[in-house]
Amino acid sequence: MHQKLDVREDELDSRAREVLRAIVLQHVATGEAVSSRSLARGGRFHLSPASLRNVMADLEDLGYLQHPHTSSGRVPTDRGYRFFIDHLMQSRQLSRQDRDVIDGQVAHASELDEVMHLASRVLSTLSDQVGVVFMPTLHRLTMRSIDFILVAEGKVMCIIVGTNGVVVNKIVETRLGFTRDELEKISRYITGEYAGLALDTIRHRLIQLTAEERAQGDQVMRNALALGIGAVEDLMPMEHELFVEGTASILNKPDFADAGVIRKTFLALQEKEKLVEILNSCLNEDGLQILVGSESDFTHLHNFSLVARRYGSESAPLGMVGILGPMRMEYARVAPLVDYLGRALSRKIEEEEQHN
Amino acid sequence: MHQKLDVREDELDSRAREVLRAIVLQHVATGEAVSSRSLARGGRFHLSPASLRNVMADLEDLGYLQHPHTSSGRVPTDRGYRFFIDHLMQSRQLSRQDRDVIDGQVAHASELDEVMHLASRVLSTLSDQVGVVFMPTLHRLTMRSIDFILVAEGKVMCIIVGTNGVVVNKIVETRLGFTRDELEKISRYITGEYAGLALDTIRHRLIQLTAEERAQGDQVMRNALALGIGAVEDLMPMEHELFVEGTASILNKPDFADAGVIRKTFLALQEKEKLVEILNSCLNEDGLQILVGSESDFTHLHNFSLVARRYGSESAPLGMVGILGPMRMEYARVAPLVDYLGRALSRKIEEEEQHN
DNA sequence: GTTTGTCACTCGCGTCGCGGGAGTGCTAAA
DNA sequence: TTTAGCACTCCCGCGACGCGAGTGACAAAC
Repeated sequence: MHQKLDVREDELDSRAREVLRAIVLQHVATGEAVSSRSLARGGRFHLSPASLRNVMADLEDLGYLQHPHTSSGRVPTDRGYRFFIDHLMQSRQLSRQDRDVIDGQVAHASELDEVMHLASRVLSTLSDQVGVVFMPTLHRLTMRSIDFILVAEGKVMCIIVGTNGVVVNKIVETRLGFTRDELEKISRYITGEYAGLALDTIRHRLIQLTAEERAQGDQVMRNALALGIGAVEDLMPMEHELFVEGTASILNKPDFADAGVIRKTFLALQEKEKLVEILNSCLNEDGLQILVGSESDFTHLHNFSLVARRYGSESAPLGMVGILGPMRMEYARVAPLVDYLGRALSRKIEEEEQHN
Repeated sequence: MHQKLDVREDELDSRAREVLRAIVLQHVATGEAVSSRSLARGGRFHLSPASLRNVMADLEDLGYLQHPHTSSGRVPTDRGYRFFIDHLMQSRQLSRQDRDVIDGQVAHASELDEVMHLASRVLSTLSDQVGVVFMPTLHRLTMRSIDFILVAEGKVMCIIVGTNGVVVNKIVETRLGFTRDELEKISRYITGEYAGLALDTIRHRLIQLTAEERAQGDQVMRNALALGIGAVEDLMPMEHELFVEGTASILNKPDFADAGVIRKTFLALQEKEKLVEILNSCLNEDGLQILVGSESDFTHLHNFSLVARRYGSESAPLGMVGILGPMRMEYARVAPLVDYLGRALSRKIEEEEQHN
């Protein structure tokens, strides 16, 4: 589980706050440790390097800064970033251009796979970081309709539309030779009986029914039920789905100059279980969420932050979209991006819901 | 374009051949440059290091070996690998286990996306290299049937089945309010008229027909044609599709200890155009193809080889499957892997074709 | 009391030079 | 034709050195 660091705003006086903000901004911009001199040169403070050093020493004592070596400038700690995000950051407005890109992509998406692909790609390209999109299993998806179409001998395409407009489809193979008409009847039957229920409920009921039918020996009905169960099970994989896009973008960042770091990072990004766990645990909370460095106990993914937001309707969250990047990232730019995409997706889904 | 290096077998006498083989094998196994002493220690040759040095010097003069530094062992050149592959390699038999994995995965696949994903993943995991699967545009796919299904207001799922059993599907959005019955009629009509034709031919004909209908003013027909055109165009994207899987696997290889090399390699793997170009140019040739290092003019992808094979029916190749790895790879293991997968896919596709 | 100038101290980093070791090329002998 | 021996080359790891950037502390100035 993740645990936010708690930082009270009143722990720092206004000058210390300004210094911390300046240090974070500068460090994010340059990637270098920030020295008292370079801060003084910045001109924002009418103070000498020596004075700034005093303030910085205090910030270090309080755990907001650290220095890598005795004689190098200061770098924000996790706590430092957390304070910055909670109390100092001014989110920049998303540019018209970025909004257009997002709106355009969201408008296109209709199938679920497509949605996830597009969303992760958009996040990754617009932020030049790693985009992640998470979708929990579809167990709780409520069905609006189901359709079976014969596409070839032994192959039936199954299309399920959720009440939230989500469309998923898959081909199921079957040795029971259904005709087009039979399939149409089955579609109508299952849709009629089970529309509005969650997929795992439907699966449950179908299995129950099969047991009952077995006693009665109605072969046609049994086949129909078998097909329905197969389809629902195929479309409702046990694993959560996670899309990770744009991993290559981190290669250009100066933070990843070292081969060892690159290796660790890529391997960590590959094993998705941990990521899934974290995103899943964020699913309960509303609004934009930012997890900084150690807060998200990626033991492998060192110095990374996650900026994420839930999407889906208020009542039934569908998943999470987010950006994964080095702690040293431009939160002011990334945060509104994730937020806007999450909102756009949610809005679209809610429209679909009302629509029917 | 790629150009194979030509290496005549008779350019080397049998002893030189044996030495070259031993050097390639040892270098592939260890990753180190091969010295005359280590070869002599190997025991295969009853020769002193000095004698082997003479042979090696000859091989170097002929361009099969090179030395990185004045005082280090020898390493095969592109030419050396080419000779090895053409004349010295003994492909190892694929293990029962590997064959089972491949057969199992191939049996599962039915939708096109799924096939490509599975194939690239199988290649990557079994070889611990980068798996690539390439599919040219679907312009030349011949249609067996087309189906339109209403999934929600304004959303129509279109499913096209090729004569080779390939299934592709996509949701098209439309503002023309079709009913289920209308869609069924349209499906039957287009299938009836155009089954057996290639997608781009169908598109052409539909567009022609639209022009004619416009004169006559039959609104229903025009709508139907518009839907058909939209569907075919959506499913027949202009870009070639390329799946690249397992890029992370190269991180563990000692050849990629350096951060610069990693960066270049990943960036090169990301820009797929070049890869597409090369795979496309291989599409005309039959059987297993191996491109070594500079032969495949990846200018960015240094020291890489491609082992690839066409899949699809004899008459209509569907695409390429292959493995991308450092020149220094176990061709004897990788080659049969690619070959077997290619054959398995082709066999499956031919079965589907005969089936109908 | 806060701010500032100054100075000694620390540490990272790039460079240089120095063996040691591995490997070769060459030559002369078997 | 093979082999032993030897000089030569070059990589690589190691420690020393010096430079530069930055800090901490202290005392003077505001």
